[in-house]
Amino acid sequence: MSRYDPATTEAKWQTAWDKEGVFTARHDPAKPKYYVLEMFPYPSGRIHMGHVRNYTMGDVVARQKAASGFSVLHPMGWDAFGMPAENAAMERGGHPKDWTYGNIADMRAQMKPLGLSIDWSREFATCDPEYYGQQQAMFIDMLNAGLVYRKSAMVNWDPVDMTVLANEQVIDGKGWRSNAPVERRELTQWFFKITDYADELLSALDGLKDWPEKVRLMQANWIGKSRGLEVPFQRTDGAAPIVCYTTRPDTMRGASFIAISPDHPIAKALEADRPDLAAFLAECRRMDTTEAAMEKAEKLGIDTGLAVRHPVFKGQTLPVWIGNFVLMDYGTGAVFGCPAHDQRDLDFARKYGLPVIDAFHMPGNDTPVSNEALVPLKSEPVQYIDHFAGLGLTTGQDGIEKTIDWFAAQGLGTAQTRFRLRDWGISRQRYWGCPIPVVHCDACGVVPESKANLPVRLPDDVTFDIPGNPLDRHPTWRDCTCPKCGAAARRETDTMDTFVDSSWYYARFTAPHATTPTDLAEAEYWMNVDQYIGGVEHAILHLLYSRFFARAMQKTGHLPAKASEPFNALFTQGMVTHEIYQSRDKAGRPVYHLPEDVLRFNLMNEPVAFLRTDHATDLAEMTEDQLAALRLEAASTPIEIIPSAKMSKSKKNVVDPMNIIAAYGADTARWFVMSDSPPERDVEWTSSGAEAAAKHLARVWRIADEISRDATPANLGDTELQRATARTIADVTQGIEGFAFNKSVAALYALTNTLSKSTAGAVAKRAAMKTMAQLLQPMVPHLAEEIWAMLDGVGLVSQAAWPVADPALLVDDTVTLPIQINGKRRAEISVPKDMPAAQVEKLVLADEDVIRFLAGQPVRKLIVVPGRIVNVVI
RNA sequence: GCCCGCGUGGUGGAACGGUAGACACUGGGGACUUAAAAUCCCUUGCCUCCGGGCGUGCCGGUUCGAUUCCGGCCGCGGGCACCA
Repeated sequence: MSRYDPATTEAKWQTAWDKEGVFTARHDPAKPKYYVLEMFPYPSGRIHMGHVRNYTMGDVVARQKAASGFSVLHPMGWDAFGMPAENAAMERGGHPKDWTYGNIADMRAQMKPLGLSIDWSREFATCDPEYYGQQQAMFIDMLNAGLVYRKSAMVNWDPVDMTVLANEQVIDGKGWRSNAPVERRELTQWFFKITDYADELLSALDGLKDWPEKVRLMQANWIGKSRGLEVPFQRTDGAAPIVCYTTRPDTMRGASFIAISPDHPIAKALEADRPDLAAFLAECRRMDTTEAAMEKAEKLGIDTGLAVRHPVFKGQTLPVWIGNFVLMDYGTGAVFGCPAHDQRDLDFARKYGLPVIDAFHMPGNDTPVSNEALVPLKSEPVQYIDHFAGLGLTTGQDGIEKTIDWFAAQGLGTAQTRFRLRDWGISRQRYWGCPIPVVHCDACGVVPESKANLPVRLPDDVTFDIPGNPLDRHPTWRDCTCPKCGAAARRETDTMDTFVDSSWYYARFTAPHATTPTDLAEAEYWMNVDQYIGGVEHAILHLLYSRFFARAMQKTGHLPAKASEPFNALFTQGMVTHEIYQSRDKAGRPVYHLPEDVLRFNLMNEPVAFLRTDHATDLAEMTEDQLAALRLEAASTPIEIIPSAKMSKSKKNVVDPMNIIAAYGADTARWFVMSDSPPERDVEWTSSGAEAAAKHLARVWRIADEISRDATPANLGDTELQRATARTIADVTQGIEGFAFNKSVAALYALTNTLSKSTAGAVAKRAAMKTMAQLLQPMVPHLAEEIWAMLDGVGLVSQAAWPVADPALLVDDTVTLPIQINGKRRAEISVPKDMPAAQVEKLVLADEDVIRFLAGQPVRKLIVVPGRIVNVVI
């Protein structure tokens, strides 16, 4: 064999690994453990380059840790419930179950050729009854522990599809499928009490040192802790006071009205007697709640006719309005308006003729507020008017603190800490999800299903030809007996949000076949996940839910004390992007072209592209004139190249990993996605880069092949090669441990170049190449095994111990010192590593280049940084 | 609006405050070939009067020395947002 053949080689080594059970995770108390996890995929049916990058990163870490003496757990599973399966059933017929398990089989078959060091014996899908049954058991435990409750909540209701929609599924106020205007409807839903842990989920972020700062910040903002004041406003009619929440009590002097939410009980109470008000509330309910719509939506209000007394200035009354901008589920659903210091309140006041009262001025400028609200930074000092709440000249921050204390001391209000975080609503009116294991009994009310009856299985005989939840209209599935009294009862037909499924799968992997949700002994050994890797798009929801779930599982006895934070270290990787090839049709609309339909190359460093069908594809055969003509054509009717775009079917810029594996092998795909770009950043897939990666791997193989037949005795350059190898061990190790795989790759390129030029003897070269095989193993394991075997390595390189650099080889005896004159590099000298500074100075001043540059000028200062640099200041 | 992050050759990117551009892609030139493929070698920041000069978004500061630290701009990207 004179050429490296990935197809046969890769299959050969995968079989060898399987036979040896190399990647089976072993609970070995004598060894330290390491748990590597990549966010598990949704079984769409096809793997994409993003998967390849994600899993290769995890694989590099897993393989390097295994070689370094850890007992490694590196599992894989499927986040298998969710709407796409139902949509497929609706569009194409068939059953969501068949679609899903078919996709899983397809994707597994696509993943296996990648040669990932995964323990496939632990694989599961969240739609397996063995999995969701355990999830139901935990749900019941959490219900009993007070972590789950039912309440009525406003939801997005699609009247045509007859289902609740998530906010993301409401587009321009319409259902994404039905295109029907979405209604706001009040429904009774199941909730997880994540807010019980709001404070802890926030404060524990500080301990997550190995999480990206960005993600911790995003979570902190999402939880959104704020300190403020709750103030009751007494009603003039003597009814119960309206309680407002504010984070700016220092502006209370400027309060000129109260605004309550359309969903506020007071608003609802008035509805019956006030047709105009009822109409207004109906309008509010119809309102679109999407972000964009709210931005545009006008701030509307209606006067209730009620009035309250100002808590401090008792003689002063404030009108009570209903405002469409007041949210019922944040604070108390009622706010006071301070038009002088809030732009929205000012607009509202101007619109409805409400007074504008200043609470403070900027020091030295007491012009009253007119068209623009005065909203200085909280750190800026302001002059409070009339010593309201005892305030004078101070910052807003200080003013807020003092006012809270003042109100509390006067008994006019209570200090309150509020969170933006809401409880997690998990009810979904869908079929393809985990059934909520409760029954509704006329006598006993809502009763959890008996654990003996778990799993509550999804029925198979369902149809999707009618909108709505098939479980709801199933003739028999709903019928059951009450676990408490034995009477006939109805099963809950809502299923759980699929985010529940992915909130504990990491724990299930530690004991995937246990008959309880977890096995505490296994969890004690394997938890927590040491390295979690996935996309930054999950920075908030999935990761926050998982952090909550770990705590809830602890409370219900399903996880040991050590596992309150499930993921010790988190890495968020960037996307794999690809150019888009775009032209325009006669109407000027963009038309996209598949990479394989486009001939793309660089002419004098300028990228150009045209449709392959238009021309002969062989550039090399073209004359200069033809090339020039081509260039002209590209300039006049160009296919525009849009770089670094997210791969998407509609833009036709998706590169299928299967095509790459077929053409070059898995190692090439793995090598490419680890090269060049830092893992946290996006990497652009280029065909030239992929080809180059394949060429490089073939080159390494060729060099190894030559070395295997080399017989040169000990020779010049042996030591140098050893030094280079030691350097590479250090660099590659550092790269992997620091999640800078691109630097590890660069170091391996450098060693290849050194080795190919080396004049060293066969023994030294063989040793260097074997070390290289070990260092290549995490990234390109098949090639590494092949080289290892070629050079008579013992056993499998995947099971060989990670090489350690000899420290003596890492330090050079002589160093090249650059000499700067006034900070600019002018010369260099070569000196023994530990030459005393005084001696270096003498050499520097005697250097002919230095003398020439000094031109006789006196040296004012001479800085010698031993082993690094010399700077001469004149 | 609020909160983050990032700006380095034609491109992706390297660089404990110490030789800016490692490594790679692209491009240019050459060798070997009847020819091609494959492979190998040289070259590739800009300007240059070939001495050197200029260069890490822009302006300033700290330092013997700044891509790196500080301040202010400009540009790009991300997250959150009727949150009271």
